[in-house]
Amino acid sequence: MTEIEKTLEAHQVRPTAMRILIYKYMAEKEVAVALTDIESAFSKSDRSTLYRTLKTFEENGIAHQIDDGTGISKYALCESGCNCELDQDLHLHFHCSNCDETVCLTAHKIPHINLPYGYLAENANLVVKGICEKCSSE
Amino acid sequence: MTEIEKTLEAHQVRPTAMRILIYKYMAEKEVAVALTDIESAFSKSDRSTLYRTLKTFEENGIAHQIDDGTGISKYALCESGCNCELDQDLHLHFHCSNCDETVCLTAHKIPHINLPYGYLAENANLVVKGICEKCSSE
DNA sequence: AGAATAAATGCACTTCTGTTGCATTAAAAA
DNA sequence: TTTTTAATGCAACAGAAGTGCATTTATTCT
Ligand SMILES: [Mn+2]
Ligand SMILES: [Mn+2]
Ligand SMILES: [Zn+2]
Ligand SMILES: [Zn+2]
Repeated sequence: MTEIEKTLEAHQVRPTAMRILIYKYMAEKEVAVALTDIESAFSKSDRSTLYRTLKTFEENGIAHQIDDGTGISKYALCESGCNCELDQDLHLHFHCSNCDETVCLTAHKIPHINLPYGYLAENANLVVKGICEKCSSE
Repeated sequence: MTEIEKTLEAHQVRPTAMRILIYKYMAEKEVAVALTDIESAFSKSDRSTLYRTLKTFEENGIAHQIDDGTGISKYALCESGCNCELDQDLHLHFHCSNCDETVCLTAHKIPHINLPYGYLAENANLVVKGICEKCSSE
């Protein structure tokens, strides 16, 4: 049993062929992926299957959804030990306006925000837009 | 000439009847509005007109678009003297998971974020989700 | 004012993303 | 092996965003 299979099973997700492939695909990419990316990469498979795979990953804490402001949902694998569901791994995301790629900056947590009286924070999303490392060094 | 007409003209936007009505509508609401909200409020007018009005407001610095993570674009009037276009009025937004309303917290600016070497920040979006003042006091 | 010009509006239609119902296939349990 | 459950594929639908073009309304020019 491979590492990936173990990871999936550890999150109560059956390690089907497709799921293993998608997990591998996401692990190899260093950027967040959209459904359309996966669609192009696995054109033989149906969009709904790929869609549901991402949702399954998300619901079981294998990946987290990223709203980078482009209007297109992206997904990235969670780091081992991350607790997205519990809103505890609130790292920020960076979206490059040049290459349109989005990355997790897992080392950069969202700072605590003081809210006006009466407001109760449960979650937060911080997206910084600009030029990514790759694009700025060209 | 009313205050609203003056404001519109100051931003090089012709004060048509529809635009004045929409501006008034947005000014009276204390929360960000979606296109669908305006559609319901002005059912006699066409969606594309309302859509283009919001875009015009946005392009001319009268209103700013808000991505609150719901997947539906919201808009709010800019405060006088705000410079959204220049990415200088980076206040945060609060989205209530109970009443689904989004508000500008214009007094709460987005804190400066240190990025890894090579990353160049141009803009930022911070949305805090939770329970709003109105909902928490019920 | 009246003609010419430009802008705003209304209508219809398209695209894109996300989402779901249901039949079929594959896997797991009994 | 039979029964049961889960995953996949197919075919739609929904909602939001966006656009081309004709028509109406407003502005400019003579
Ligand atoms: Mn992330
Ligand atoms: Mn705002
Ligand atoms: Zn880039
Ligand atoms: Zn609320």
